[in-house]
Amino acid sequence: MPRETLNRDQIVQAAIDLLDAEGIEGLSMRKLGRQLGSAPTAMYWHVGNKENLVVLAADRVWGEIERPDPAEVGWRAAARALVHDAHAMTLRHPWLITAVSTHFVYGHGLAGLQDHSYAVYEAAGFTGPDLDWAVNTAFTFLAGAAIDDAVKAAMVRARIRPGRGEEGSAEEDVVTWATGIASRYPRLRARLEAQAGEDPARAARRKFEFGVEAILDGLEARLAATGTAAATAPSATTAPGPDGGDPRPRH
Amino acid sequence: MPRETLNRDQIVQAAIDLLDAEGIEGLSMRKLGRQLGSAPTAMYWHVGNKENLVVLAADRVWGEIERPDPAEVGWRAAARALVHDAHAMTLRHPWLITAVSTHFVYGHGLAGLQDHSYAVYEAAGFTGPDLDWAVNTAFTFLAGAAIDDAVKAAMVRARIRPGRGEEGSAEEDVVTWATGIASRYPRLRARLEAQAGEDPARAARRKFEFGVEAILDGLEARLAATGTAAATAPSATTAPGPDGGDPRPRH
DNA sequence: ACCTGAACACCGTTCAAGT
DNA sequence: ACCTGAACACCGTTCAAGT
Repeated sequence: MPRETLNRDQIVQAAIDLLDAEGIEGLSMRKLGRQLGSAPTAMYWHVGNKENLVVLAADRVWGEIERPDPAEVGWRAAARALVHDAHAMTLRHPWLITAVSTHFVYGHGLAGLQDHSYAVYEAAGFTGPDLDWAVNTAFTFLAGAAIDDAVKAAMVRARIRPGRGEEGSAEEDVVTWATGIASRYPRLRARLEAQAGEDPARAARRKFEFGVEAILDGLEARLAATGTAAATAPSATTAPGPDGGDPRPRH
Repeated sequence: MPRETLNRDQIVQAAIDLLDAEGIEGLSMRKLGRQLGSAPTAMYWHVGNKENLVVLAADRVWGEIERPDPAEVGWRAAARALVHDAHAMTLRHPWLITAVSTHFVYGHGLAGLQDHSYAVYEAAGFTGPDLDWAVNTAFTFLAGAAIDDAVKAAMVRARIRPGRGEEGSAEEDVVTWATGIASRYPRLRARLEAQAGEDPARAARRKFEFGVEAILDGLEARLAATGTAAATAPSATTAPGPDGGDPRPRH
C-alpha cells in the first residue's frame, strides 16, 4: 500500500504510531519503511536521520497539550489543568520521556507549552527568577511522573524471569519478584500490605493529585512569603502565540 | 590485560564506567568485552543478557545515596539531604534515568533507599496513604530533576546542525538554534534576556533548591492540615536495615 | 565452571544509480 | 525531487566446542 509520495508529516505520524505501539526500542527505520511501503532508506531524504525523527515526534506530542487560559479559570486551576493534561499525554506516549532524556528535543511544540506555562505562573504573581523556578518545579514534577508511568510500562513489558537459579519458583514474574525484595524491608512491607487490594489506577491518580496539590500549596506559600502574592481568582493576562513560522526544522 | 577470571561485580563496575563515560547508547557488549579483555560473549554467563546488566548497574548506583538519620538531624533536614545527595548521584550517572524509564529496575539498592525515605517521612508525622504520597512527591521531583540533567547532557552531546537549509547560518549549534526558537515567544524571550550572563551551574542549583523547599513547604502544609503534624525537630525512630541476603539476583 | 569463535538475525547510514 | 538496492560497519544473542 504505497502512498502517492512520502512526506515528513506522514513519516513523523507513522513513527509516533510505531512508538506508541512498541516503545522506543521498537522503532527502527526498517520497520518504519515496511509500514510505509517504502525502502528502509527512503525516509532519510525527508527527516535526515533517526535521531532527528525522534526529536520531531517528541516535539509533536508536546504540542498535544491543551492551554487553559488563566484569565478565565484562575491561575491555580489553569496550572492544575496544564499538569493533568500533560500527564494524560505522557500516558498516551510513554516513550516521550525516554526520548527527551536521550536526545535533545526542542521545537515549537515544547516552546509553546513552556510559554503558556510562564503565562499561567505570571498570572499567579510570580516574577523574575521566582517565575522560572515556579514553572520549573511544576514541570519537573510532571517529568518525574512521566518516569513513573514509563517504569510501569517497562514493568508490564518485562517478561523476564530474573532469578532462574534462585531458591523457589523458577518462572515468577517481575512484579512478584520485586515484591519479594521489597518485603524484606519493614516499612515497604507494611505499606505493601496496606495497599493490597487497592485499585491501582485509582491509587495512581490520587498519588499524582496529592503531589500536584502539595506543590501548588508550596508555591502559594512562597508567593505569600515574598509579598507579591496574587489572587487565585482570574486576572487579566493576554496569551499571544508565537509569530508563526515553520514548526519543524527543514533539512 | 585479562583478569584472572571474570566475575559479576567486575562486569557491572566496568559497565557503570562505560555508561558514565559514553552514556546509555555507548554501552555495547562488544565494547565491554574489549574493555575487560574477553570475548564479546563472555559476559553472558555472568549476567544473562544486556538488559539485566543495565538493571544491575542501575540498582548499584541507587545504593550510592547516603541515608541521613531523621532522628539526628530532623525530618526536614533529612529529607533535604536525601534529595540533594540523590541529585548529586544522578549527575554522576546521567544514564540512570534513561535506564529506569526503559528497563524495569528493582533491587536492594533502590529498595533500601525507598525504605529509608519512608523512615524520613514517617518521622515527619505522615501515616497511611499520606506517607506513600509524601515519599512519592519528593521522589517524583527527584526523577524529574534527573531528566533535566539528562537533557542538559544530551544537549552537550548533540553536535547536530538541525537547520542546514534554514535561512541564515549553516552550522549553528543546538543551543543557539533552540534559543532562536524560544525567542519567538514573548515570555520565553523575556526570561532568556533576564538570565543572560548568569552562572549556569549556580542557576541550576538555585532552581533545584527552590523546588525542594517549595515541595517541603507544601508537604508541611498538608501535615498541618491533617492535624497529625509532627515537630521539625528530631523524633526517635529506628532505621533498621533489611535482613541481609544477596543484593543481586543470581541466574 | 568458565570462556571462545562462528554464526544468525538484526541494526543505522551512505551513496551511486535510477526515475 | 524523490526513491531504490547494494554495501558497510555495527549490534545482541545462541550455541557447540573447548579447557
